[in-house]
Amino acid sequence: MRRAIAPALEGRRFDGVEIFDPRLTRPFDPVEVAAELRGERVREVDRRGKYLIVRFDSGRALLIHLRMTGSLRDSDLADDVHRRALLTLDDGTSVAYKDTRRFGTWLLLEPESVEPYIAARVGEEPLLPAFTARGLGERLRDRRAPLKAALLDQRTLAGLGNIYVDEALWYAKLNPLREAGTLDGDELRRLHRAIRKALELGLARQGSTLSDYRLPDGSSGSMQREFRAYGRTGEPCDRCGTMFAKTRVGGRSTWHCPACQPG
DNA sequence: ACCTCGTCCTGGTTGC
DNA sequence: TGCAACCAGGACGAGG
Repeated sequence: MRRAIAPALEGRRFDGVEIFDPRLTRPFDPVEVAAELRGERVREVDRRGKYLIVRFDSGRALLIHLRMTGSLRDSDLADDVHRRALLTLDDGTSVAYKDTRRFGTWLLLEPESVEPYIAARVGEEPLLPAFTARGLGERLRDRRAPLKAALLDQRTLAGLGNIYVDEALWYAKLNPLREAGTLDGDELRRLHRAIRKALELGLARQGSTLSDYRLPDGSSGSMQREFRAYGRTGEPCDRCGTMFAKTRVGGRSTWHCPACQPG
């Protein structure tokens, strides 16, 4: 999403900002936030974990979290009942924000608040060179929660959600219920590789479109065609042919191969 | 401090 | 066919 929407936003000034859903900026008044955003010029569109960071020349930043069904579009999306906000840019183009379930959030932060806000919520970026198996082990050390729950915690690592955790655990041959703090060196190295593999493949396929996710031009991602574990109820494991088990871990639907990913 | 669970929403699917 | 129950990519706050 960041890669796809950045060209439409970078260098552009927000001439018009309309926020149609007051939930979007809660607890702040959408009219006031819109007024503050007007006139800001985008320096760059950045990302940390699942937060899009629209950085302005002023040093302020708009943090956009898409949650389950949010998407930024490179058109005005006129007549779409789920359009929650509309930006009009200084080159005459529009960027619309659509979000069926209205879980997504827009938060405008002053320059000094941006990094502290992110740092309190989002851990290390797993695709950066600094991410190591050893560092992963340190983040998981002493944690007694199920491995899957620890990986879904965004402070452990940035960006893993329900799909990519199940995918990564399948690649790593690790059970989602494994106590997070008990992995040995070999298991940590497998998990480290697996997390990168799952995320890199998801990026290459431009995400997973289960129903709502769309790229800015309205097209779908294709990662859902290459799921190895997520959602594969009643299907055999690609490695060993064993039927997948569906369980609930950390309150989320979870799929794993009982043979390849033993407890 | 850590962990689990309910909640915030809308709409599609499933089961009776 | 009709309708209620259940389910969905996430994160946060309350409570244990």
